[in-house]
Amino acid sequence: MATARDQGWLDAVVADRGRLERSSTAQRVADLLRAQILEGALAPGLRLSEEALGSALGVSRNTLREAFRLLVHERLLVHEYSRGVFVRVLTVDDVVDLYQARRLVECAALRYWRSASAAATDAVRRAMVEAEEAAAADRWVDVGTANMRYHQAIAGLVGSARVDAAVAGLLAELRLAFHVMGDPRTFHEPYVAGNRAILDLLTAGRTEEAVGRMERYLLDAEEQLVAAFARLDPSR
Amino acid sequence: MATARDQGWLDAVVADRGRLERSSTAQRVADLLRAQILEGALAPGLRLSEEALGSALGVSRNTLREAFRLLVHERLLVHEYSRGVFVRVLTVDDVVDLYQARRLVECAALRYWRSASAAATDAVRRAMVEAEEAAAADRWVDVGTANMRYHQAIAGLVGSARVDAAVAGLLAELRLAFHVMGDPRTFHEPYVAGNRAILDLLTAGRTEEAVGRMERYLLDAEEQLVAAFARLDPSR
DNA sequence: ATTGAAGGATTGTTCAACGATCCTTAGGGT
DNA sequence: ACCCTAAGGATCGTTGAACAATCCTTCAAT
Repeated sequence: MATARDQGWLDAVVADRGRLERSSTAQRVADLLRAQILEGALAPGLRLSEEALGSALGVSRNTLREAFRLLVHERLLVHEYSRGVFVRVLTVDDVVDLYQARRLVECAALRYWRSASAAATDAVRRAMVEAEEAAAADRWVDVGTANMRYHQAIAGLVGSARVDAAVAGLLAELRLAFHVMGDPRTFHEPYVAGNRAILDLLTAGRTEEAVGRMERYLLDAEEQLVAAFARLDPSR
Repeated sequence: MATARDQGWLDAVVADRGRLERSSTAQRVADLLRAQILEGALAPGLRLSEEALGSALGVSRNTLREAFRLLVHERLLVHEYSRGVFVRVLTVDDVVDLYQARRLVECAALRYWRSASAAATDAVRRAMVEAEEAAAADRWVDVGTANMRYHQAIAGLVGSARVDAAVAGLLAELRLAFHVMGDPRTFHEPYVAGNRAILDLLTAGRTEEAVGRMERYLLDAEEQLVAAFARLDPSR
């Protein structure tokens, strides 16, 4: 028979409800394309033909267009009326704008450190450790993803799902730009130490210093990317 | 013949290029529905039948579904698999999350006052004046929209298109909640003076005080909304 | 009151079609 | 050689229809 302890079973089931939600065909197609784009398999500027992709993936044009909408909204694709969709080509202006937004959000997020939950602060620490371990093992691609997770965790300090989603979008978009950097090591290595420096300042209660460090951190990264863009193609 | 003064005509034309871009049928349908939702003509929770709406608007189901997708991404509609789309019903948690995000962005944006362009700071002042004039004329709905523009202009200080877009989304979503407030005057009136107070502090160079004022401003508004929600329906 | 099954209504997905738009190419004029 | 124009092909935008899958309602049975 029912007892007070039994009350919890429902919550336990509901906790994983996210997995239950059916994913539509369009959603799966979008997931596939997103992965391809983010790992650079689809070169920026490439036009994605509806008919070609539709028949290649075995989905109808309508469904494919639905997947396109998802990715256009994530800014990974751009849609030009009557011309089709293209893999996004980031310009220098985009990089500047993205870092402007990142500085705003991430620097402000640091000020939430003290009021953040233990889970949120732990996530920051874990991502940092992960990056350090990957660096020690020369796995520089993993360093890059751990770095992403670090910054995502910083945003998580705020405790707002919408802020999390916005930052996830910014970081995803930036991955389009990371492809122009040749060696992942030279790009990611300098920031592993920065991650720890910021975290140390935070735990020491020197929040404003951490903010300053984060700002310089992001300014450096921006400059590095802008320089790479200028070297690659001065026109854009 | 051409003179130096004529050089500007091209820029003037290009400035309005936004209007030139053809809009798809789905885009126009989405614009129409968005306006209806934001002004409260479509009540939250209402289900939008594909067939009924499609024939009413004279567009096919496929096109209508594309319009739905746009609005789902803007969080004005929610989509439930095999059940259809519904006008978003905000919960108290949504309101809390939205204000958490607003505090992060808008408070941080104030610190960009000194480095902002003249156009950006002017926009803030103009929106404030507009709200004051509307209040003086007892046009409280206009006060509300001017208030929106004020906060949008605050975000504009950052000078990032992505930040602008994010804040526009937050404010649009919030308008879903504003409808639960009965009298627009009691909700908007207190903030007209707050707008000026913040601007005065900014122009006086007392940035951190302005940030504190903005934070209290937003906390007050959140509390007011949360109270209204609790009064309306304690369950959500 | 809860469960189960039948039926109708709505959505999910695909397909085919046609007009509209874009890009390319060829041709004519200067 | 260069520019403008026109024709053609390719692709997109939108529609309508069709069928399967899913949901909601109703009603009977336990």
